[in-house]
Amino acid sequence: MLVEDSQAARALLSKKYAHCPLKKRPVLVREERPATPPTTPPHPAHLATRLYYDYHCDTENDEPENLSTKPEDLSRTGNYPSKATSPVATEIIKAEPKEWPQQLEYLAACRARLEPAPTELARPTPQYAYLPTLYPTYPLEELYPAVPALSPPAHPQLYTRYSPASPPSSCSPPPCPEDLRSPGSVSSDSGVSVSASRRPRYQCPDCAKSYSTYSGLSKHQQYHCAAAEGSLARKSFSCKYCAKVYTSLGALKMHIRTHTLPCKCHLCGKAFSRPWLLQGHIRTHTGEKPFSCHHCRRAFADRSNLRAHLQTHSDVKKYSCTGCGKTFSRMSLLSKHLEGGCGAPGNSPYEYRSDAIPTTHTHQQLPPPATVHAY
DNA sequence: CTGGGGAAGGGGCCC
DNA sequence: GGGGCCCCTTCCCCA
Repeated sequence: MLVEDSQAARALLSKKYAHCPLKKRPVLVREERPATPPTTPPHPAHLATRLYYDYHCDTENDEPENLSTKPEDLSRTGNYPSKATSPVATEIIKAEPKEWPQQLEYLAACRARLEPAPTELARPTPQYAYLPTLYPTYPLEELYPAVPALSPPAHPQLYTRYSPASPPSSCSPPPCPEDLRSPGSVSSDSGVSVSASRRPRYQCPDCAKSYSTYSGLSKHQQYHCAAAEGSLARKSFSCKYCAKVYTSLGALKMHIRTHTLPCKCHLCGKAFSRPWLLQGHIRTHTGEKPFSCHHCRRAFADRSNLRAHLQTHSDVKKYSCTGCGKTFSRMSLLSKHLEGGCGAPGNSPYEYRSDAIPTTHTHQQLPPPATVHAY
């Protein structure tokens, strides 16, 4: 359960985050402090390793602890992780008095015991150069089946305008080595895997939307189908924290996680609704960056961020202004461009350039409806 | 001001 | 049904 800490904090949030969507606002919860904070902060490598193996979703205690977006300055707050549940973490903590070089060696030994030898070590980024690079990175050939040239597209004239009324099936670019999807997840234009597209489809009787799996249909009916939600025949489950209503208990349980945030980071206390969100967050502490750009060798912790970065290597960006023809790597940049007053006429609906270096080939990745969002 | 990186949230799909 | 993973999107921050 969320526990709002103080009126002052609420006032701060309402002021500083008033413009911010709900999902981006920090959640105010009661802070847990260890009884006796350590006199010296643990070495970052310690914390990284401890977290890497010791994080878990706290299903026993729903209350998240903290809520800052940035890693907390532990030396200031003294709010260090108070428990270490894995043997390795315990050993590491015991090893604290060692000299740092010895500790790093010790960390390496611990990790080597726990995980198979990585095929390739990720390159540490400068700010985390002190961390042992013991995590495996994704083989380049897996991310980039064939190293592409960055030459301009063969058919730059093949622009496709996206309109909400006609979903841009033609927008899907041809297969490209820049595709960052994992092997086996090849998708057709419809966003359904190629192999799956040959299988029978499962159609929602309420809204006629079809899915490749029964599981997909089931979840659609649980979470998203407005038609189903409108059905009086269905039992409804309402959230006790907000006004949302779901058609199944499972859906409600999933939703409630967004309130209870059971997955807590043991370093900074930030809480998340899903374990993989926590995993991604922990990378911000460990410096793990398994996704590297094969153009500049820059590494990223998040695949999507690498995908966005790849756009910067492209001469022809994905989003273009219909008025002046300037292209942008991100929709937000195009939006700013339009807001800034591109004088050219007809610049309201922007174009999606199918000739730009693609990121994925699914229609979901295409830009939103023609009306550009105003932030 | 612009462009880019970091971080995070939600939906869809597969196992 | 739940977990895990992937993808897309959005926002903040900084050079």
